[in-house]
Amino acid sequence: MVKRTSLENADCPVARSLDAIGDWWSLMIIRDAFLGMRRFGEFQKSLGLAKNILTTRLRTLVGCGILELVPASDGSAYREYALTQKGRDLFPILVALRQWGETYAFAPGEVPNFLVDRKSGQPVQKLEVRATSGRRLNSFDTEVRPRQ
Amino acid sequence: MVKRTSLENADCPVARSLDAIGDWWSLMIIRDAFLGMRRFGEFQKSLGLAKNILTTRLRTLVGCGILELVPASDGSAYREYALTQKGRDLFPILVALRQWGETYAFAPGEVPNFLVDRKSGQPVQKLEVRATSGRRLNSFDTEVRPRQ
DNA sequence: CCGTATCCATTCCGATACTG
DNA sequence: CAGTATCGGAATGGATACGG
Repeated sequence: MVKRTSLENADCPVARSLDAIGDWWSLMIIRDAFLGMRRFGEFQKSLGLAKNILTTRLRTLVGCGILELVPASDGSAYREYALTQKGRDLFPILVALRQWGETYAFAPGEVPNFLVDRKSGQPVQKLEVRATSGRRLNSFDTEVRPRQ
Repeated sequence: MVKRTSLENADCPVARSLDAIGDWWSLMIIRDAFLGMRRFGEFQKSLGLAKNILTTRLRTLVGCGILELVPASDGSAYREYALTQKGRDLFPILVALRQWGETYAFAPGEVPNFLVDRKSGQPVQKLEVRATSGRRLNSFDTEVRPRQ
């Protein structure tokens, strides 16, 4: 999205993901979308960013297929921004960001808000990277293969 | 890090994480750190960014405890940037970004590079959000509790 | 090799005013 | 309500030159 040294064609999926969503406001908009927000005004009030900036970010997210414009659910003449499947599949990224933040970005006294399973009311499990065998992996256990 | 409408004190862990690492270069540096890079010149050559920008990003990452300066492993007079435990715990975030990118950011013909388990050579499992019971959860199955 | 110091162009962001 | 238009200041990014 942002004009930078071009790595959009890198064969690293991390670089490509970041090219699509790797800026602060985009991720925050997506976070709010996962919280159920769909209207321009909702995002604007929640995030407190300038409307012109919000406009460009929403346009970009729609343009790359993460959000889509749909008729307003309340029957009004307006439209709403809804997560597509591609957008909903960002869920693990948001959860991973959330869990790291819970662990490292809060002082002992502070309490973060919490993501819970609606059914049980329990917090979700900590995300873990696993081998096909189920064995837990940390970064040292893995490596990147050029492109098979 | 970046000067923006201040949400660093939000009680949302996602916002706080993004405040620390929510920009393109920082995540790319961290990606390279997971690939084993430790030297200023390595990052600079890999990412192709201006040295002054790299300097500020590295300083920030050291400042927030994700990287730390350690004596050079080759015995030279220089120092290297190593991931701390706090930094290594970003691993699931990088894996989540990678897996989303693999799925959505490559055209049918293109092949991304691949993260594999060193031991088996097999790709790592797809990250999944699960309840304490082990049940798979998507975003609709979850909600955010204000701060219990 | 590992930065620091400048300079300049571009972009980002916030604020405000305006429109259908 | 949901944007668009414009403006100015700040930060970012690239390039280059310089120093320990």
